[in-house]
Amino acid sequence: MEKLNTEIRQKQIKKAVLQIISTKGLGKLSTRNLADKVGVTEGALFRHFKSKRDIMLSIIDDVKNDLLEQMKKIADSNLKANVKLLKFLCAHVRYLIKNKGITILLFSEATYMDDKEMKKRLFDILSFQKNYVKKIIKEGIDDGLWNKKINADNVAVLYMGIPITLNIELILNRKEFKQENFCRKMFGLLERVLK
Amino acid sequence: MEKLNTEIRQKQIKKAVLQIISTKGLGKLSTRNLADKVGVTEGALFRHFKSKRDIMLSIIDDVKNDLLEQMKKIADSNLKANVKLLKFLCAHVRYLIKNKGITILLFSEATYMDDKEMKKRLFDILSFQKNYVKKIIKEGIDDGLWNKKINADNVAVLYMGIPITLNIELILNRKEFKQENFCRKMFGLLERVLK
DNA sequence: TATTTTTGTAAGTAAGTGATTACATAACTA
DNA sequence: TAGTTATGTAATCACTTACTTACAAAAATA
Repeated sequence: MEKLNTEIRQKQIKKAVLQIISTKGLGKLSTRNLADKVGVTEGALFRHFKSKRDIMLSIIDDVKNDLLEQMKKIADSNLKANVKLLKFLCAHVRYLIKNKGITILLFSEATYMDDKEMKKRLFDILSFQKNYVKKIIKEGIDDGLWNKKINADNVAVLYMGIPITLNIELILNRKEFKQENFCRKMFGLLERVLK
Repeated sequence: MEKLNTEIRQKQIKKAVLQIISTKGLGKLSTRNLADKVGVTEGALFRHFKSKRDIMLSIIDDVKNDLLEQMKKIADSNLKANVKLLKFLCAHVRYLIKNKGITILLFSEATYMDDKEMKKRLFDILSFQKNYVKKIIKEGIDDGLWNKKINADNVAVLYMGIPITLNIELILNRKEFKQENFCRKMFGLLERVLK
């Protein structure tokens, strides 16, 4: 029996979690199945995480770090606001497709468990995203690119609907989703709102 | 022990399901808790539904009948397309708030169980909604109310983001959601897209 | 009113849950 | 190389799950 350090095992465990929930569903994510997937016994799992809930919280933190870091870079870049918003949306969409709607699966878990802390962390992620969008829109308005009368907050709400709807579609109807130019099309509509 | 007919019991059971999942979360929706809530034993539950899954499927059908019927009436009415779309969106939003995000909770259940049939029925509900919106938008275009060049399908996708985002917010952050004029604000943005 | 049908209960079932225990051994350190 | 620590296992914990069974009694029907 090979022995690996906690850091490596934690990564393996979290990877296995994502594999299970995206292939067999959250309902099959038992510590039993998870241990089998990793190739260890259940006891080993609890050597590296203090609880199953802790594993899930750690995954939420990973999403926060990965996705929000990408977004921050784009939002803080020196591009023009319209280019920035398009790039932002496309990066957002790409992440969701690549990760098979992971955020919404985490949402389902939080809802299922009625876990306040998990819900709070997920809400935080959404809030961060929305604020980045708001910032970009305000920049565009200040630069005279977009209409001064539009309310950045409301448009940010409208924006958020795009990735969230995509998420839902990816889960409910994984196969039929046609992604060609999805982000460009949606960006086109957002621009009509902003102009 | 009072004995009620299946029809009445089924309604009681489904009502109890909604109470449990909107107060204690899906994870607490066991047949044990459900029977307690209804005030019968577990055995009685299985007299009126053949399985727990059957109860959930029946609730999905109720949502389909209730919500989609309201929507059909509005979509088929003789109002002008802009009035119609506003009314449609506000009715949609009102239903979700009143039912505390029931649709997304059903989504979580379907995801959790990885239940194909449940997913399909939920996707159907979304598709119906989207098609009603598409129909209204096309009417508005034909009447010269809105721009001929806009793609009704894409706008319908954008529309769907509004109730879905609302749903998510209702679950993640029930208290802080401020609903005053929410549907009017969002309608204002949709009109900018359409004009 | 006598009989059948429907609706209820109490007590189970087998299977699964997250987590813990006592113990073993690989890997690191002095 | 000897001793310590980190990482593993196998077995089991107490508890929950959806669902079933054998039986009782209320309600509907004749």
